[in-house]
Amino acid sequence: MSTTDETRAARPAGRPRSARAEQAIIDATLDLLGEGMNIAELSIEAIAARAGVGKTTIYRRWANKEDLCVDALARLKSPLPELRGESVREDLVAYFEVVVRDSCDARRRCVMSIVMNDAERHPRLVERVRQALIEPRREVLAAVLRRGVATGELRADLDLPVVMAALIGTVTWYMRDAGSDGTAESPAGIAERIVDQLLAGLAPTA
Amino acid sequence: MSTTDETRAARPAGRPRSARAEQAIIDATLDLLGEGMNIAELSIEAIAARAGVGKTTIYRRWANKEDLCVDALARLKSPLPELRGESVREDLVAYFEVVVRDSCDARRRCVMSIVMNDAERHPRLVERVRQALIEPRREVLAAVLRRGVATGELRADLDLPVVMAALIGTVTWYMRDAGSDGTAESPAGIAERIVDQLLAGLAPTA
DNA sequence: CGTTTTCGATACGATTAAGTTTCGCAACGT
DNA sequence: ACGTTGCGAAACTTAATCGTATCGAAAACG
Repeated sequence: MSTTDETRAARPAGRPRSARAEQAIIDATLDLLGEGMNIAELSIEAIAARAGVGKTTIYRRWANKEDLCVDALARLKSPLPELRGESVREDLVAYFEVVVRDSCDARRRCVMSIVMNDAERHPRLVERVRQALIEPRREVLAAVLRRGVATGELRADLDLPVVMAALIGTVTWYMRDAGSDGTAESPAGIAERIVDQLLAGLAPTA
Repeated sequence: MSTTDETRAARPAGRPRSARAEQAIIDATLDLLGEGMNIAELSIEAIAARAGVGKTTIYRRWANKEDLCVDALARLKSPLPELRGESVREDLVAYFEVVVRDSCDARRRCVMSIVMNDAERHPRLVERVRQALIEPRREVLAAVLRRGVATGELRADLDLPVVMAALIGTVTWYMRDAGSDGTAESPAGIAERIVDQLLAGLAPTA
Protein backbone atom coordinates (compact mmCIF):
# COMPACT_ATOMS: atom_id res chain seq x y z
CA MET A 1 0.00 0.00 0.00
CA SER A 2 1.83 3.00 1.28
CA THR A 3 5.56 3.36 0.77
CA THR A 4 6.52 2.93 4.43
CA ASP A 5 4.48 0.73 6.67
CA GLU A 6 6.47 0.17 9.81
CA THR A 7 3.55 1.14 12.00
CA ARG A 8 -0.06 0.71 11.11
CA ALA A 9 -1.17 3.61 13.27
CA ALA A 10 -1.55 6.57 10.94
CA ARG A 11 1.73 8.31 11.50
CA PRO A 12 1.24 11.97 12.45
CA ALA A 13 2.82 14.40 10.06
CA GLY A 14 6.24 15.89 10.65
CA ARG A 15 9.56 14.64 11.89
CA PRO A 16 9.11 11.60 14.10
CA ARG A 17 10.41 11.56 17.61
CA SER A 18 13.80 10.02 18.05
CA ALA A 19 13.67 6.71 19.87
CA ARG A 20 17.37 7.04 20.52
CA ALA A 21 16.85 10.31 22.37
CA GLU A 22 14.11 8.75 24.47
CA GLN A 23 16.31 5.81 25.46
CA ALA A 24 19.21 8.13 26.20
CA ILE A 25 16.99 10.16 28.51
CA ILE A 26 15.81 7.09 30.38
CA ASP A 27 19.35 5.79 30.66
CA ALA A 28 20.68 9.11 31.90
CA THR A 29 17.90 9.28 34.49
CA LEU A 30 18.59 5.80 35.82
CA ASP A 31 22.33 6.41 35.81
CA LEU A 32 22.00 9.58 37.84
CA LEU A 33 19.57 7.98 40.27
CA GLY A 34 21.95 5.03 40.51
CA GLU A 35 24.76 7.37 41.45
CA GLY A 36 22.95 8.18 44.64
CA MET A 37 20.78 11.13 43.70
CA ASN A 38 17.36 11.31 45.17
CA ILE A 39 14.54 12.65 43.11
CA ALA A 40 14.79 16.14 44.52
CA GLU A 41 18.45 16.44 43.58
CA LEU A 42 17.94 14.98 40.16
CA SER A 43 17.85 17.93 37.79
CA ILE A 44 16.37 17.94 34.34
CA GLU A 45 19.33 19.94 33.17
CA ALA A 46 21.70 17.24 34.36
CA ILE A 47 19.65 14.57 32.63
CA ALA A 48 19.61 16.54 29.40
CA ALA A 49 23.35 17.12 29.55
CA ARG A 50 24.13 13.48 30.28
CA ALA A 51 21.79 12.29 27.56
CA GLY A 52 23.16 14.77 25.04
CA VAL A 53 19.71 16.17 24.51
CA GLY A 54 17.89 19.46 24.83
CA LYS A 55 15.57 20.08 27.73
CA THR A 56 12.79 20.61 25.19
CA THR A 57 13.12 17.03 24.11
CA ILE A 58 12.46 15.91 27.65
CA TYR A 59 9.53 18.22 28.35
CA ARG A 60 7.94 17.25 25.06
CA ARG A 61 7.64 13.69 26.34
CA TRP A 62 7.08 14.02 30.07
CA ALA A 63 5.18 16.74 31.88
CA ASN A 64 7.56 16.88 34.82
CA LYS A 65 10.38 15.18 36.65
CA GLU A 66 8.19 12.78 38.55
CA ASP A 67 6.51 11.44 35.42
CA LEU A 68 9.90 10.83 33.90
CA CYS A 69 11.07 8.96 36.98
CA VAL A 70 7.94 6.85 37.06
CA ASP A 71 8.60 5.72 33.50
CA ALA A 72 12.31 5.21 34.07
CA LEU A 73 11.91 3.14 37.20
CA ALA A 74 9.16 1.04 35.70
CA ARG A 75 11.64 -0.17 33.08
CA LEU A 76 13.85 -1.74 35.73
CA LYS A 77 11.53 -4.68 36.07
CA SER A 78 13.68 -7.78 35.91
CA PRO A 79 12.00 -11.14 35.35
CA LEU A 80 10.58 -12.77 38.42
CA PRO A 81 12.90 -15.47 39.67
CA GLU A 82 12.02 -18.84 38.21
CA LEU A 83 11.56 -21.33 41.02
CA ARG A 84 11.73 -25.06 40.41
CA GLY A 85 9.50 -25.94 43.32
CA GLU A 86 11.45 -29.04 44.27
CA SER A 87 12.19 -27.96 47.82
CA VAL A 88 11.65 -24.91 49.92
CA ARG A 89 15.33 -24.54 50.66
CA GLU A 90 16.23 -24.70 47.00
CA ASP A 91 13.56 -22.17 46.09
CA LEU A 92 14.62 -19.76 48.81
CA VAL A 93 18.24 -19.96 47.76
CA ALA A 94 17.33 -19.40 44.11
CA TYR A 95 15.09 -16.49 45.03
CA PHE A 96 17.68 -14.72 47.12
CA GLU A 97 20.48 -15.36 44.66
CA VAL A 98 18.51 -13.16 42.29
CA VAL A 99 18.00 -10.58 45.02
CA VAL A 100 21.71 -10.59 45.84
CA ARG A 101 22.65 -10.22 42.20
CA ASP A 102 20.16 -7.38 41.65
CA SER A 103 21.38 -5.60 44.75
CA CYS A 104 24.82 -5.29 43.16
CA ASP A 105 23.35 -3.18 40.36
CA ALA A 106 23.34 0.50 41.30
CA ARG A 107 20.28 1.14 39.19
CA ARG A 108 18.28 -1.49 40.98
CA ARG A 109 19.65 -0.66 44.39
CA CYS A 110 18.46 2.91 44.10
CA VAL A 111 14.89 1.75 43.70
CA MET A 112 14.72 0.53 47.26
CA SER A 113 16.29 3.69 48.54
CA ILE A 114 13.68 5.76 46.74
CA VAL A 115 10.83 3.60 47.95
CA MET A 116 12.05 3.80 51.51
CA ASN A 117 12.72 7.53 51.58
CA ASP A 118 10.53 9.37 49.14
CA ALA A 119 7.25 7.71 50.00
CA GLU A 120 5.73 10.90 51.38
CA ARG A 121 7.17 13.21 48.78
CA HIS A 122 6.24 11.13 45.74
CA PRO A 123 3.41 8.82 46.70
CA ARG A 124 2.30 8.14 43.12
CA LEU A 125 5.75 7.12 42.04
CA VAL A 126 6.41 4.96 45.07
CA GLU A 127 3.03 3.30 44.86
CA ARG A 128 3.57 2.42 41.23
CA VAL A 129 6.99 0.98 41.91
CA ARG A 130 5.58 -0.97 44.80
CA GLN A 131 2.83 -2.46 42.69
CA ALA A 132 5.04 -3.19 39.70
CA LEU A 133 8.22 -4.40 41.33
CA ILE A 134 7.85 -5.18 45.00
CA GLU A 135 4.46 -6.78 45.55
CA PRO A 136 4.86 -9.50 42.90
CA ARG A 137 8.14 -10.58 44.48
CA ARG A 138 6.69 -10.47 47.98
CA GLU A 139 3.90 -12.71 46.80
CA VAL A 140 6.30 -15.23 45.26
CA LEU A 141 8.21 -15.41 48.52
CA ALA A 142 5.08 -15.73 50.62
CA ALA A 143 3.88 -18.55 48.39
CA VAL A 144 7.11 -20.47 48.92
CA LEU A 145 6.72 -20.14 52.67
CA ARG A 146 3.07 -21.18 52.66
CA ARG A 147 3.89 -24.19 50.55
CA GLY A 148 6.70 -25.10 52.93
CA VAL A 149 4.33 -25.04 55.87
CA ALA A 150 1.86 -27.19 53.96
CA THR A 151 4.43 -29.80 53.00
CA GLY A 152 5.99 -29.87 56.44
CA GLU A 153 9.32 -28.53 55.26
CA LEU A 154 8.78 -25.57 57.54
CA ARG A 155 7.44 -25.36 61.08
CA ALA A 156 3.68 -25.35 61.29
CA ASP A 157 3.70 -22.43 63.71
CA LEU A 158 5.72 -20.05 61.53
CA ASP A 159 5.13 -16.40 62.36
CA LEU A 160 4.67 -15.41 58.71
CA PRO A 161 5.12 -11.62 59.00
CA VAL A 162 8.20 -12.10 61.13
CA VAL A 163 9.67 -14.67 58.76
CA MET A 164 9.10 -12.50 55.72
CA ALA A 165 10.89 -9.67 57.48
CA ALA A 166 13.62 -12.05 58.60
CA LEU A 167 14.40 -13.28 55.10
CA ILE A 168 14.19 -9.99 53.27
CA GLY A 169 15.64 -7.93 56.08
CA THR A 170 18.61 -10.22 56.60
CA VAL A 171 19.58 -10.26 52.95
CA THR A 172 19.03 -6.54 52.55
CA TRP A 173 20.95 -5.65 55.67
CA TYR A 174 23.80 -7.98 54.86
CA MET A 175 24.17 -6.61 51.37
CA ARG A 176 24.09 -3.04 52.66
CA ASP A 177 26.89 -3.74 55.11
CA ALA A 178 28.83 -5.61 52.45
CA GLY A 179 28.38 -2.73 50.05
CA SER A 180 29.62 -0.10 52.47
CA ASP A 181 32.74 -2.16 53.05
CA GLY A 182 35.17 -2.71 50.24
CA THR A 183 33.54 -6.11 49.76
CA ALA A 184 31.89 -5.07 46.54
CA GLU A 185 32.05 -8.61 45.21
CA SER A 186 29.00 -10.47 46.42
CA PRO A 187 30.35 -13.63 48.03
CA ALA A 188 29.16 -16.49 45.94
CA GLY A 189 27.31 -18.50 48.53
CA ILE A 190 25.79 -15.72 50.56
CA ALA A 191 22.19 -16.52 49.69
CA GLU A 192 22.80 -20.12 50.66
CA ARG A 193 24.51 -19.17 53.91
CA ILE A 194 21.67 -16.89 54.94
CA VAL A 195 18.91 -19.33 54.07
CA ASP A 196 20.64 -22.20 55.85
CA GLN A 197 21.35 -20.12 58.92
CA LEU A 198 17.74 -19.01 59.17
CA LEU A 199 16.37 -22.47 58.52
CA ALA A 200 18.56 -23.99 61.21
CA GLY A 201 18.05 -21.24 63.76
CA LEU A 202 20.53 -19.86 66.23
CA ALA A 203 19.93 -22.27 69.06
CA PRO A 204 21.81 -25.55 69.09
CA THR A 205 19.84 -28.58 68.03
CA ALA A 206 18.86 -30.13 71.33
CA MET B 1 36.36 36.21 94.41
CA SER B 2 34.33 37.38 91.48
CA THR B 3 30.67 38.10 91.82
CA THR B 4 29.46 35.32 89.50
CA ASP B 5 31.37 32.12 89.25
CA GLU B 6 29.18 29.70 87.34
CA THR B 7 32.05 28.81 85.05
CA ARG B 8 35.65 28.94 86.00
CA ALA B 9 36.76 29.61 82.43
CA ALA B 10 37.32 33.34 82.20
CA ARG B 11 34.05 34.45 80.72
CA PRO B 12 34.54 36.48 77.53
CA ALA B 13 33.20 39.98 77.67
CA GLY B 14 29.78 40.89 76.36
CA ARG B 15 26.38 39.30 76.46
CA PRO B 16 26.58 35.55 76.84
CA ARG B 17 25.05 33.29 74.27
CA SER B 18 21.58 32.09 75.06
CA ALA B 19 21.48 28.44 75.97
CA ARG B 20 17.76 28.48 75.34
CA ALA B 21 18.26 29.62 71.75
CA GLU B 22 20.83 26.90 71.20
CA GLN B 23 18.52 24.21 72.51
CA ALA B 24 15.63 25.56 70.44
CA ILE B 25 17.78 25.38 67.32
CA ILE B 26 18.80 21.80 68.00
CA ASP B 27 15.21 20.84 68.75
CA ALA B 28 13.90 22.49 65.61
CA THR B 29 16.55 20.74 63.54
CA LEU B 30 15.71 17.33 64.95
CA ASP B 31 12.00 17.97 64.61
CA LEU B 32 12.31 18.89 60.96
CA LEU B 33 14.57 15.95 60.22
CA GLY B 34 12.13 13.75 62.10
CA GLU B 35 9.34 14.95 59.86
CA GLY B 36 11.02 13.27 56.94
CA MET B 37 13.28 15.97 55.58
CA ASN B 38 16.64 14.96 54.33
CA ILE B 39 19.58 17.21 54.89
CA ALA B 40 19.34 18.82 51.48
CA GLU B 41 15.73 19.82 52.03
CA LEU B 42 16.35 21.06 55.52
CA SER B 43 16.62 24.84 55.25
CA ILE B 44 18.28 27.10 57.74
CA GLU B 45 15.41 29.51 57.31
CA ALA B 46 12.93 26.84 58.34
CA ILE B 47 15.02 25.96 61.37
CA ALA B 48 15.28 29.59 62.40
CA ALA B 49 11.55 30.09 61.96
CA ARG B 50 10.63 26.98 63.91
CA ALA B 51 13.09 27.82 66.68
CA GLY B 52 11.91 31.43 66.86
CA VAL B 53 15.41 32.59 66.23
CA GLY B 54 17.30 34.73 63.75
CA LYS B 55 19.51 33.12 61.14
CA THR B 56 22.41 35.07 62.60
CA THR B 57 22.07 33.19 65.83
CA ILE B 58 22.50 29.94 63.97
CA TYR B 59 25.45 31.00 61.86
CA ARG B 60 27.20 32.43 64.89
CA ARG B 61 27.32 28.92 66.34
CA TRP B 62 27.71 26.63 63.35
CA ALA B 63 29.58 27.32 60.15
CA ASN B 64 27.03 25.58 57.94
CA LYS B 65 24.10 23.25 57.79
CA GLU B 66 26.14 20.09 57.99
CA ASP B 67 27.94 21.13 61.17
CA LEU B 68 24.61 21.89 62.76
CA CYS B 69 23.23 18.50 61.79
CA VAL B 70 26.31 16.74 63.12
CA ASP B 71 25.79 18.34 66.50
CA ALA B 72 22.06 17.78 66.51
CA LEU B 73 22.24 14.11 65.62
CA ALA B 74 25.02 13.47 68.11
CA ARG B 75 22.65 14.52 70.89
CA LEU B 76 20.25 11.70 70.11
CA LYS B 77 22.41 9.20 71.89
CA SER B 78 20.15 7.20 74.12
CA PRO B 79 21.73 5.12 76.85
CA LEU B 80 23.00 1.74 75.77
CA PRO B 81 20.55 -0.95 76.73
CA GLU B 82 21.37 -2.40 80.10
CA LEU B 83 21.67 -6.18 79.78
CA ARG B 84 21.37 -8.44 82.77
CA GLY B 85 23.52 -11.17 81.27
CA GLU B 86 21.43 -14.00 82.70
CA SER B 87 20.66 -15.62 79.39
CA VAL B 88 21.28 -14.85 75.77
CA ARG B 89 17.61 -14.97 74.94
CA GLU B 90 16.76 -12.55 77.70
CA ASP B 91 19.53 -10.17 76.64
CA LEU B 92 18.51 -10.26 72.99
CA VAL B 93 14.90 -9.55 73.86
CA ALA B 94 15.89 -6.68 76.13
CA TYR B 95 18.23 -5.29 73.49
CA PHE B 96 15.65 -5.33 70.74
CA GLU B 97 12.89 -4.01 72.93
CA VAL B 98 14.96 -0.87 73.17
CA VAL B 99 15.51 -0.88 69.42
CA VAL B 100 11.80 -1.29 68.80
CA ARG B 101 10.94 1.48 71.19
CA ASP B 102 13.51 3.82 69.67
CA SER B 103 12.29 3.05 66.19
CA CYS B 104 8.91 4.51 67.13
CA ASP B 105 10.52 7.90 67.75
CA ALA B 106 10.60 9.94 64.56
CA ARG B 107 13.76 11.70 65.63
CA ARG B 108 15.62 8.49 66.12
CA ARG B 109 14.16 6.83 63.05
CA CYS B 110 15.45 9.60 60.85
CA VAL B 111 19.00 8.88 61.94
CA MET B 112 18.99 5.54 60.20
CA SER B 113 17.46 7.01 57.10
CA ILE B 114 20.19 9.64 56.95
CA VAL B 115 22.94 7.13 57.56
CA MET B 116 21.61 4.88 54.86
CA ASN B 117 21.03 7.55 52.25
CA ASP B 118 23.36 10.47 52.73
CA ALA B 119 26.56 8.53 53.24
CA GLU B 120 28.14 9.81 50.03
CA ARG B 121 26.87 13.34 50.33
CA HIS B 122 27.81 13.87 53.97
CA PRO B 123 30.55 11.40 54.85
CA ARG B 124 31.73 13.34 57.90
CA LEU B 125 28.28 13.46 59.38
CA VAL B 126 27.51 9.83 58.69
CA GLU B 127 30.86 8.66 59.99
CA ARG B 128 30.39 10.55 63.22
CA VAL B 129 26.92 9.16 63.75
CA ARG B 130 28.20 5.71 62.99
CA GLN B 131 30.97 6.01 65.56
CA ALA B 132 28.83 7.62 68.22
CA LEU B 133 25.57 5.73 67.89
CA ILE B 134 25.85 2.63 65.76
CA GLU B 135 29.17 0.99 66.51
CA PRO B 136 28.73 0.85 70.30
CA ARG B 137 25.40 -0.87 69.89
CA ARG B 138 26.78 -3.27 67.29
CA GLU B 139 29.52 -4.18 69.72
CA VAL B 140 27.06 -4.85 72.54
CA LEU B 141 25.07 -7.14 70.29
CA ALA B 142 28.16 -8.95 69.01
CA ALA B 143 29.31 -9.49 72.59
CA VAL B 144 25.99 -11.11 73.49
CA LEU B 145 26.32 -13.47 70.54
CA ARG B 146 29.94 -14.37 71.30
CA ARG B 147 29.05 -15.06 74.88
CA GLY B 148 26.18 -17.25 73.78
CA VAL B 149 28.47 -19.31 71.60
CA ALA B 150 30.91 -19.66 74.50
CA THR B 151 28.26 -20.80 76.95
CA GLY B 152 26.63 -23.15 74.49
CA GLU B 153 23.37 -21.25 74.41
CA LEU B 154 23.99 -20.68 70.71
CA ARG B 155 25.28 -23.02 68.04
CA ALA B 156 29.03 -23.29 67.92
CA ASP B 157 29.09 -22.82 64.15
CA LEU B 158 27.17 -19.51 64.06
CA ASP B 159 27.88 -17.43 60.98
CA LEU B 160 28.42 -14.24 62.94
CA PRO B 161 28.12 -11.67 60.14
CA VAL B 162 24.98 -13.36 58.87
CA VAL B 163 23.46 -13.56 62.33
CA MET B 164 24.14 -9.91 63.06
CA ALA B 165 22.44 -8.99 59.82
CA ALA B 166 19.61 -11.39 60.60
CA LEU B 167 18.82 -9.85 63.97
CA ILE B 168 19.20 -6.21 63.06
CA GLY B 169 17.76 -6.60 59.57
CA THR B 170 14.72 -8.50 60.73
CA VAL B 171 13.80 -6.00 63.40
CA THR B 172 14.48 -3.04 61.13
CA TRP B 173 12.56 -4.46 58.23
CA TYR B 174 9.63 -5.50 60.39
CA MET B 175 9.37 -2.09 61.98
CA ARG B 176 9.56 -0.40 58.60
CA ASP B 177 6.68 -2.46 57.27
CA ALA B 178 4.74 -1.91 60.48
CA GLY B 179 5.35 1.81 60.26
CA SER B 180 4.12 2.12 56.70
CA ASP B 181 0.92 0.36 57.67
CA GLY B 182 -1.44 2.02 60.06
CA THR B 183 0.09 -0.21 62.73
CA ALA B 184 1.86 2.67 64.37
CA GLU B 185 1.57 1.01 67.76
CA SER B 186 4.50 -1.31 68.20
CA PRO B 187 3.02 -4.66 69.20
CA ALA B 188 4.15 -5.35 72.71
CA GLY B 189 5.87 -8.66 72.20
CA ILE B 190 7.43 -8.10 68.81
CA ALA B 191 11.02 -8.24 70.04
CA GLU B 192 10.27 -11.49 71.79
CA ARG B 193 8.54 -12.94 68.74
CA ILE B 194 11.46 -12.10 66.47
CA VAL B 195 14.13 -13.38 68.82
CA ASP B 196 12.29 -16.62 69.46
CA GLN B 197 11.60 -17.20 65.79
CA LEU B 198 15.24 -16.69 64.88
CA LEU B 199 16.50 -18.82 67.76
CA ALA B 200 14.21 -21.68 66.83
CA GLY B 201 14.78 -21.43 63.09
CA LEU B 202 12.34 -22.03 60.32
CA ALA B 203 12.82 -25.76 59.92
CA PRO B 204 10.81 -28.10 62.12
CA THR B 205 12.72 -29.63 64.99
CA ALA B 206 13.64 -33.03 63.67
C1' DC C 1 9.47 22.14 -3.36
C1' DG C 2 6.27 23.28 1.04
C1' DT C 3 4.41 21.76 5.47
C1' DT C 4 4.75 19.93 9.77
C1' DT C 5 7.02 18.43 13.65
C1' DT C 6 11.20 17.39 16.27
C1' DC C 7 15.89 18.44 17.17
C1' DG C 8 19.54 20.79 20.35
C1' DA C 9 20.83 25.38 22.04
C1' DT C 10 20.03 29.21 24.46
C1' DA C 11 17.73 32.83 26.88
C1' DC C 12 14.22 33.94 30.04
C1' DG C 13 11.37 34.79 34.41
C1' DA C 14 10.17 32.80 38.72
C1' DT C 15 11.32 30.58 42.78
C1' DT C 16 14.01 28.91 46.44
C1' DA C 17 17.64 28.87 49.65
C1' DA C 18 22.50 29.72 51.28
C1' DG C 19 25.23 32.59 53.60
C1' DT C 20 26.46 37.72 54.64
C1' DT C 21 25.62 42.14 56.22
C1' DT C 22 23.30 45.82 58.60
C1' DC C 23 20.46 47.64 62.21
C1' DG C 24 18.53 48.84 66.66
C1' DC C 25 18.09 46.76 71.01
C1' DA C 26 19.25 43.72 75.10
C1' DA C 27 22.44 41.67 78.41
C1' DC C 28 26.62 41.21 80.45
C1' DG C 29 31.26 42.92 82.99
C1' DT C 30 33.75 46.84 84.84
C1' DA D 1 27.99 55.04 82.24
C1' DC D 2 30.55 52.40 78.70
C1' DG D 3 32.46 48.90 75.79
C1' DT D 4 31.56 44.45 74.15
C1' DT D 5 28.98 40.88 72.49
C1' DG D 6 24.55 38.39 71.46
C1' DC D 7 19.87 39.00 69.93
C1' DG D 8 16.05 38.86 66.08
C1' DA D 9 14.58 41.06 61.81
C1' DA D 10 15.34 42.28 57.42
C1' DA D 11 17.75 43.34 53.14
C1' DC D 12 21.06 41.66 50.23
C1' DT D 13 24.06 38.75 46.97
C1' DT D 14 24.80 34.61 44.79
C1' DA D 15 23.58 30.40 42.78
C1' DA D 16 20.59 26.51 41.33
C1' DT D 17 16.91 24.78 38.98
C1' DC D 18 12.27 24.65 37.18
C1' DG D 19 9.41 25.09 33.35
C1' DT D 20 8.62 28.07 29.06
C1' DA D 21 9.73 30.31 24.87
C1' DT D 22 12.41 31.19 20.81
C1' DC D 23 15.71 30.03 17.34
C1' DG D 24 17.70 27.90 13.01
C1' DA D 25 18.50 23.34 11.32
C1' DA D 26 16.97 18.69 10.27
C1' DA D 27 13.83 14.94 9.15
C1' DA D 28 9.83 13.11 7.66
C1' DC D 29 5.73 13.52 4.36
C1' DG D 30 3.15 14.69 -0.15
